[in-house]
Amino acid sequence: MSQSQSFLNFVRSAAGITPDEEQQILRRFQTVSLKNKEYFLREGEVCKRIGYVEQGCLSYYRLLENGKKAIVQFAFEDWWIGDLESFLQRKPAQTFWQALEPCELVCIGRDDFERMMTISPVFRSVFTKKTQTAYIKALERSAWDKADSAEQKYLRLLKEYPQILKRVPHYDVAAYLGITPESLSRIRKKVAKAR
Amino acid sequence: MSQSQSFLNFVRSAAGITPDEEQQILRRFQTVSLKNKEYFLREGEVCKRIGYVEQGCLSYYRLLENGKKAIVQFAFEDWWIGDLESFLQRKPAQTFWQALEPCELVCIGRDDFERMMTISPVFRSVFTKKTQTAYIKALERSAWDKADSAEQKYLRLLKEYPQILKRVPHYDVAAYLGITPESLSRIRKKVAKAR
DNA sequence: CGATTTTTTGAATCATATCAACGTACGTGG
DNA sequence: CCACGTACGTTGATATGATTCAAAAAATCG
Repeated sequence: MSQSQSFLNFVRSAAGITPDEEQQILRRFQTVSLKNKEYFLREGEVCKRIGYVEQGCLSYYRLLENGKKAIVQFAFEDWWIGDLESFLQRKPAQTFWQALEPCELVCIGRDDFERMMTISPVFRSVFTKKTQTAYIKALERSAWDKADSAEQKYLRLLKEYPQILKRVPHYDVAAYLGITPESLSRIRKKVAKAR
Repeated sequence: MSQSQSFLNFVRSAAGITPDEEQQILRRFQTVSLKNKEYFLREGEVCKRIGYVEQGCLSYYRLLENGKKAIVQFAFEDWWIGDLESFLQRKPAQTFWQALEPCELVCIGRDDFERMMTISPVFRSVFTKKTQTAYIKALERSAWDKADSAEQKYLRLLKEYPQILKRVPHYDVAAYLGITPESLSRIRKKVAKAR
């Protein structure tokens, strides 16, 4: 468990957790390593586990009918990854989760997950709350995506997640912003000049 | 309860619900009527209840810093409305829920809601699942919004929710698609001609 | 019916995409 | 550790699509 320090902190920070629940949880999670560019999940596979990011960075994306890649979000240290639809409903994913750096994850499989949801109120409550928060954030971003210009989206990204631009290839940042890499390059030039 | 037939069906359709739980639930929901253009929730208010749409249609939107209105979603019969962030965290909403037709809702307040989440596993499970599904759908839409052209977004709307175009003012449809009413009008003209 | 709101149209402008080419950085094998 | 080849990022010229502003037409409401 030496490589899982931050996961340990995460678990211990859960409100009202008992030592027994803590052990139950820790015992059911296993570390998984990914090389750069390796996939945690591919379209067509059933998502068999969800994971906590100890170290590294990943992208969550779809390949759409028009041939374009749309990056829905990135995940960094202390984020959770996995495709809920596929994981909970046991159906093939329509999405990819790909490592953008070498990654260290701590993962739990579906059976253990369902067991914990049943026996541990703390686990259930933490997971439910994570989902609620993620949903709320998704709706907020969706409003911004509809009404902001490309430059406003870039500036927001720069302000809220400056690390993304440092750790993620710019063509992926562009696929996240919904613009072309060329446009991103021009926007960056313009913004850099403006200061 | 004569005006709540579809809500009754909704409750009765919950898997494994007991007659007692059913009564507990029904007794805690009250009908609320809204006139056309009336607000169920305004920015700055705390969302004190969530509601099931018996009849009517509403929009869920934000007013952004750049002055634009971004419609996040519409709700029709058999949908749930409310601002989760505000409702669960008791903080002022950053959003509006506005009736686009005269509406009949069935609503539950926060105290009753929390009580039901505590005492009824069926209620908790239905609510949790609704949130998960809504989250999954939100992520899917977010990918489309990033990669589709305005025309593709319009065609998708036409295919998946044709009722929206019939029941919602086109300037609101435009605010949902993230384009101007003028652009929507031109796209409609083009698409109509193409068939 | 008249007043207001909503939708459409037109012309000019602006933002972003596209395609092609060039420069730069990077990691990989020799 | 260097050189090469591939990836990535930038730039330019042009095309496309969407916005803006103004005004007219159409629909809706009292």
